[in-house]
Amino acid sequence: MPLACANVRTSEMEVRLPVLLPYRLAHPYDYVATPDASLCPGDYVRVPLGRREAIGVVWDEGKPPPHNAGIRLKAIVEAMPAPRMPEVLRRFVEWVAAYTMTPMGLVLRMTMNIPEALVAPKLAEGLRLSQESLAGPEGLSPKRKQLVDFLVDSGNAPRMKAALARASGVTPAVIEGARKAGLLETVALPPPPFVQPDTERQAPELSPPQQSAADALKLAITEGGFQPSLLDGVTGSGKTEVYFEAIAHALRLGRQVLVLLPEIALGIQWLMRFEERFGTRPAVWHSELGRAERRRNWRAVAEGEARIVVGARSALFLPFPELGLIVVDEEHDASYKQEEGVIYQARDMAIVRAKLGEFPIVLASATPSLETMRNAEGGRYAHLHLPDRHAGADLPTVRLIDLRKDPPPRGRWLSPTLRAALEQTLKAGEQTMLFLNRRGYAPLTLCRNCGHRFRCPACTAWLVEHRQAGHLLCHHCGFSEPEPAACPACGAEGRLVPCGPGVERLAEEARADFPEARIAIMTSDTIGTAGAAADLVHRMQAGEIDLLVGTQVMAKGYHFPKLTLVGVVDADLGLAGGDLRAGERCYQMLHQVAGRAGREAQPGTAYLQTYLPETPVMQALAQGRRDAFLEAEARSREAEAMPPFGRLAALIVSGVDETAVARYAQRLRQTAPEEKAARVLGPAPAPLAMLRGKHRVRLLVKTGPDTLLQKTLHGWLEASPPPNGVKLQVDIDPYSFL
DNA sequence: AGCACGCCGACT
DNA sequence: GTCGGCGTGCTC
Repeated sequence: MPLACANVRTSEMEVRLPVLLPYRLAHPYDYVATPDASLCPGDYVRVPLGRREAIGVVWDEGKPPPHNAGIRLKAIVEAMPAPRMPEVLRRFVEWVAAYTMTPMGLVLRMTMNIPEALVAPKLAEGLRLSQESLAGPEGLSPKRKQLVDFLVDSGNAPRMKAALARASGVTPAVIEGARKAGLLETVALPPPPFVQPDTERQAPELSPPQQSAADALKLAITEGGFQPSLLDGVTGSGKTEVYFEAIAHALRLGRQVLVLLPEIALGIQWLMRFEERFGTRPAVWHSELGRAERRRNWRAVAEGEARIVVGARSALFLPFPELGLIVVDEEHDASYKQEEGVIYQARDMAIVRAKLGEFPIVLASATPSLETMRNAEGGRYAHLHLPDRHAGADLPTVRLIDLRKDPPPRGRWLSPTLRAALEQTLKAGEQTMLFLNRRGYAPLTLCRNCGHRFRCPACTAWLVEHRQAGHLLCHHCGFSEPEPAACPACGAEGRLVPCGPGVERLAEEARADFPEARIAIMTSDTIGTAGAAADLVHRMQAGEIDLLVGTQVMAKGYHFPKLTLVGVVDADLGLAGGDLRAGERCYQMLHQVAGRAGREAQPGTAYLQTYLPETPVMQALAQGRRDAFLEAEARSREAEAMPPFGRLAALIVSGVDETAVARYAQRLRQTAPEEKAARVLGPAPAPLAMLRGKHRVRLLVKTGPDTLLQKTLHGWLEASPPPNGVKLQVDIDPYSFL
């Protein structure tokens, strides 16, 4: 039951309370509270909505009921038995809604989309001996006797039926029979408590730079208050150990801690490291979590039982009552940008969350984003360097292979140099990784007879041949059709040819060249389940794989001691397309991939196959000059007043009717406010001009760094709403320009 | 999110 | 002539 609070007079008068509901609503709705209900801001309440009921949150303090009875207000039905939503989280919801220009209710939904968590948790049923049978009943069947003896010996602790069956060695049917016969009674079983992390367990030996970074973070935590830090160190420099010490310190001081990771796929190894340090696993939070665990973890966070949570970006919206530290690992990672529904940058919002909560935040990366780097250099973030690679391992040597001078044979993808290096590595009994960011066998299939190309019926995209699965697949909408034998356009048989490489085709080439080598493919297709991913990682670590061919999923945080050679088949892939951050992302990705090589005693080498060896990105990678590259990037962005030197918003207009979409986009362009600091670019067809059957057009709004971008947009878009059948999406600080 | 209202195809 | 498809709109 919620406690009474001062803001609401609970006797005499009725009060009007604003309640925010988790739907597409910009503002809370007003309800009246029954006089004896003591409701406070943050309470979850059930309210009537239309002709049904909904659960929302009391958003602010009560006001007197309206005198001008314009609308008759409905009454709050009841308060939900859940801890109230912390004030900071409510302010955070408002902030995110205003910043991303999303209706507040939709942001609220991200914090409470597990309705089961709001009702009283249903307790599991445990079974134990009933009072009368404790005395030791006579004349039991052998199986029942076995069961009774077991329970007596184990102190009659209640257990769930299946667990009791396993432990006592009788079948569930025997237990059921004993229960019906009155030998057993049912009791509510409280959920097993979270094992709390042991902060004093096995603190590692830190190198002097690690120690001073850890000390700086601990000091910030002790002092409290908003203090962002960039933990900047190459792969293998021991960033994780450093922030683990910060976490331990925050936990000791009784604060809750949140660690954000880009994708939970990298969780297996991370969780094991955490367990080694703290003796238990943290609560996890990500989109694939099952219902039960979701409910349990949400509640454990809300009740303060879960002290540490590791999660994907959505964990930022959990109702922590005592959050006192956030760590954003791999802060540069583009997957922090949520691109659907509520569009937000989790790393940026984490900064806001820390600011509102007045506590420190740690951004960790080997390749910090330009934005973060600039904040660190400008003194807004503390900049903590970890210069040395840990445990004596050297950074891999990065070599560029100029594909113009050293091309692979026709129809093949490995240049002679890379092929020779691969051969040598195999001979030495060491492991190799070939990186190609293209799933499937070939990205395009065409008919040699008539020139027909297989394209997705709903998107502007080719269908990708997946030979192992035997179908053609659209990577954007999931459309798939069986691999055809004949050309659907001209009917010619056996004239279909794959164009370009995918990982499957690359593996095929390697198999042909090195039939003895043990080769595995690692993509989101082959590690669909956590078990499959763990299995592949395990086989790689056990040395059961000589060559791993894969996409970017393989670049994430794995540690393979015997890996000494990394080959990047198409280093230029990320540079195509006019994306603002293409160069930066390409650098980050390739740096991370190259960093997989030689993490222990043996030195590693990374080969990058490129047609553009003279570009700043490739030169920076070859020479290991990260900061010079970022500096050059910063200068070019500054020249164009692009972020972080200016602000950007994308307006995406989409709809089935192409002309209606184009017409509305034109209208937006024409009604654009004439502000000196704001410029509107476009409309241009979005790079995926058609996606899932909808046409898409994009406008870019560019303003100076100090303008109120949202305010400008708000007035403008309010005055020009989209017509029926056309959708307008606003993306503040767009990443993908797709 | 639900659950209305509201305009165009196959049924008694 | 009705039943019903789900597209847009409203819920204090």
